Amino acid sequence: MKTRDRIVEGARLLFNEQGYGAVTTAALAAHLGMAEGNLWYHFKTKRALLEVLGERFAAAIDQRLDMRPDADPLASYVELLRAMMAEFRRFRFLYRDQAGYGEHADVVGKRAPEWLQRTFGQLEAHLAALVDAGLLDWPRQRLRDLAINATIILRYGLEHYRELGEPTGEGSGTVRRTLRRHLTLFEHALTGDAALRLHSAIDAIEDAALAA
Amino acid sequence: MKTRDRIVEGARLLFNEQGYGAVTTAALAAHLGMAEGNLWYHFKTKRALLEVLGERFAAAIDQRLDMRPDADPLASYVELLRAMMAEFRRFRFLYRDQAGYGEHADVVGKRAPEWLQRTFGQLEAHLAALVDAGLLDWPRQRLRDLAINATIILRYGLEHYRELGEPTGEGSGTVRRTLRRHLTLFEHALTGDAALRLHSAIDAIEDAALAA
DNA sequence: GTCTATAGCCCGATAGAC
DNA sequence: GTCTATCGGGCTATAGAC
Repeated sequence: MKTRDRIVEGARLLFNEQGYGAVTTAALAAHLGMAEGNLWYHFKTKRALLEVLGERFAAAIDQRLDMRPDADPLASYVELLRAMMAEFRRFRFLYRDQAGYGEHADVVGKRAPEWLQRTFGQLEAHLAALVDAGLLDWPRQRLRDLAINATIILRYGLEHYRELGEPTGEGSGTVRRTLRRHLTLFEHALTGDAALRLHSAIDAIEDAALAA
Repeated sequence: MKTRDRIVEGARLLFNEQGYGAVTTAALAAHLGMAEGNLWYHFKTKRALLEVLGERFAAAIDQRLDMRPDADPLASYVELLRAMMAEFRRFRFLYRDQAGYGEHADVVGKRAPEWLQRTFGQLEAHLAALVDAGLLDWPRQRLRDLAINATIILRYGLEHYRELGEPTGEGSGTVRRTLRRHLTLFEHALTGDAALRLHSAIDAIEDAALAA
């Protein structure tokens, strides 16, 4: 792997673990086994590094936002859930430390409102597909509130378990527990068969697919 | 007001606005119209200031956790909601910046798991009181998941609207919108009368009661 | 491309006059 | 109790040898 990519990936891991502000360039260089000056050959400022990560984040989100419900709306909904949770974990610090960038906020902050709104719309479309398929009984005009609540539950799932003092790394099961619990939002309105299929599909998500 | 209290209160406001890490002692002193050195007469370290705020936070939470459902479970539930949202707003930075204290994390971090667990229990008790009163139709063994989801929706309500780029200050209506939307979690299982009463009780919460 | 060395800055914290 | 002045340290960033 090119040095530049090693730096970006190493920074992402360290930022996710310790927070953007808490990771000094010295610590990052030490973690990568290179001199601090070398960092500045590849990225002139710490902010430039953050911006590259922000671009990769944007690319991942745009790709995820393209996921539409297909012929099997239940399977495609589960696939969307998997992609969202992987995205939350992969770019965790960008979600979590948004308030802490200080003046750097615009990297993510400017586009976040649009991303969130489109995420609501995406979840709403997938839930609407379940309604259309006769698997979910939910009034159309209340779907948006359901989608927003689901987004919040999923989006803050990892941080919730962190606050509870539980490990949130790979294999900790927190993602799967978040996904299971989010079903409580609308399980009562699912057909019995759909509820069963959703539960087992969520349980079948591979740990590897949720890795950081 | 005593200088010491002025410092604590001014720090709370600035931390809430800009984040703990982003507020320098120089900025705090300037905000309070006093010299930086005077700050250190009252609090020898920035951390000591944080710890005092942490104690006030703990006191507020303990008081809120004592609120139990009474003869009118619906009114006491709304009262609990009001207290929780006021608490979230008043000590917002302590909730929001938890990941960013660095080594200071234990001020809140150590007790947060217990507080959260007790909050789940408290919400569950209030919801159970609604079930007992025949106002809510919800299976007893699923109440905990409902309480957890509600806690997450309420707890992260302000941050959610901040990410959406909306103002979250007093009078912005974000708290009330969060409270209204959280009803979506269980509104379908409320009696029509209970749903109506909850909606109007939430709408009747005074802005002043939600102030920072 | 990678290293060493160091400049420059801002921060939390201290000392001591008043 | 409040001020002015200043220190030491850690951080980002730069310069220049290899």
